[in-house]
Amino acid sequence: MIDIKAFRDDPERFRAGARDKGMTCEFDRLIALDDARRRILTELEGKRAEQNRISKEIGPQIGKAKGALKSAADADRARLEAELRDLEAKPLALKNQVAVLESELQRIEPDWHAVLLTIPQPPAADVPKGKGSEDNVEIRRWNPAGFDASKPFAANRGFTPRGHLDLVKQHRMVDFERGVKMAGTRHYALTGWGMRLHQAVLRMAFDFMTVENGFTAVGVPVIVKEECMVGTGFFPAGREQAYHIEESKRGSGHDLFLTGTGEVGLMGLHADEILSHDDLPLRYTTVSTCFRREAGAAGKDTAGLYRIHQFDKVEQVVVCKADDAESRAWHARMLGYVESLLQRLELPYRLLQCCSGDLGVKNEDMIDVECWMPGRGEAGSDGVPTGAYGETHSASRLGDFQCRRLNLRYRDEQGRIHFAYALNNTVLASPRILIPLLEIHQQQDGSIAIPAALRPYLGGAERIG
RNA sequence: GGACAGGUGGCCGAGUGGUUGAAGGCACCGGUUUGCUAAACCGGCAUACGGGGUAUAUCCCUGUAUCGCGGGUUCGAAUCCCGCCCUGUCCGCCA
Repeated sequence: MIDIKAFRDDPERFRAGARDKGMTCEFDRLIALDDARRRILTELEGKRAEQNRISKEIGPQIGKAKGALKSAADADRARLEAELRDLEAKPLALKNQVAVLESELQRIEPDWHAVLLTIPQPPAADVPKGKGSEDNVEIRRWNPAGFDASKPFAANRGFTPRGHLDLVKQHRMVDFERGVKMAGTRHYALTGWGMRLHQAVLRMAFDFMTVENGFTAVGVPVIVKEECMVGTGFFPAGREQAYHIEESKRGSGHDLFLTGTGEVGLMGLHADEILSHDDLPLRYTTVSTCFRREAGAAGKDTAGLYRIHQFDKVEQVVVCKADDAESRAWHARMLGYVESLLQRLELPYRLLQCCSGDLGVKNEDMIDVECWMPGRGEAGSDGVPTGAYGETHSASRLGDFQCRRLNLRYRDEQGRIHFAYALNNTVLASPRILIPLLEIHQQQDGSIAIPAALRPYLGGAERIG
């Protein structure tokens, strides 16, 4: 959520931000609602102040008058009743005025808040402007020894690569048919080496973050209340992407939603809290199952493990002080973790600076990591895919946007309260990461070489098949 | 799922219609005293939003709201009524 005061001071900054992100917002409506809200609030509070003052002054008199009335002789009743009416006239009139203003406010405030939630965080000043992913800017590439992703796979390894669908079938690692039978399209079952590899890479990533990098291991709910989805910034914009559990329809409790990332649980942990400055930075990592409806992705990546409704992900989240330099430093470190992990898995990758048009509502800066997937991309003249980079990680800087929504604050050394800055980044998502892992490490005979760093998590096995 | 009990500030806890944004205690911060520490004493100590001011300072003044959440009664609600949520205990069921 943006700061409404910052918006009042400089609405153009937010208009430009939304333009750069390619989003249209009801800015004029927000201004009108905000003006109306403040006008009513000022008036209402004035009336209430008067109400409070009068109530203190004549409240006790009313009490006394009522008492007198009770024990009064019939002869005095009419006079006492009139006195009481006089006393009550003013507060009664005020009460009615307050009620009118309150109902006006109640009409406006939900809209005001709803529109406010839709205003995106403006991109950071140094984020390149662009329309969409085609305008993202490559930052750097990395290749494992003996492999150059700029050349075809065959030129590197001396044989034609097979896609992960093929490899997975040969080694009976994934059962798509039965997955679909049970849960429908974009579902799957991991079997044998598939499940072992899946667990191995997740565990390796999790250990890497906790043991080597000092992140706090956390387990979080993956079914959460709506306010958790709104707080983390996934709602209202991403409502269609989340599975919705309509508990309220059963007449009990409230609706729940399946989270699409562990970020929701990790960030939700400290919602509505005021932390101490020495609690920061929070460095949390979790491994959680992620659920995505993939609404609007019909026809995209329908085959294989790339785009699926359920997967597991090791996620990293940092909550730091409201300091741009510190946030940027963490962003770099969090990307560094991913790079060393991918290097240990010996997977070619590249980093992309996402342009303004590719940013979501909540981030001011985002860097994607893409792994080279030999089986991806257009088929060449020989019918073999040329290979392509595919997104496996996404590292976001959120500024205070997310913590403002979550109401997650901290007290600084001087005792002043600020909304914290938040960052998040994938550590490793599987089974998507198995695509490059299998495709890059496939051997001519169809076996899969296991990178040395992963072997301890697979009972020391060096290859599959 | 059923039956009771309960939800007050960072924590404990008082408070059943008005002067209680909320006693008291603990914790915390500042000060005095003091070889040091401790103790004692004095003072401070919620958050949000609105309005105003100025040396425009994340500084001052002022108002409003908030005692789980929402609604109601009342001139006036932490206090009374209704609904919901949550917690505890017991019973039932169960990975």
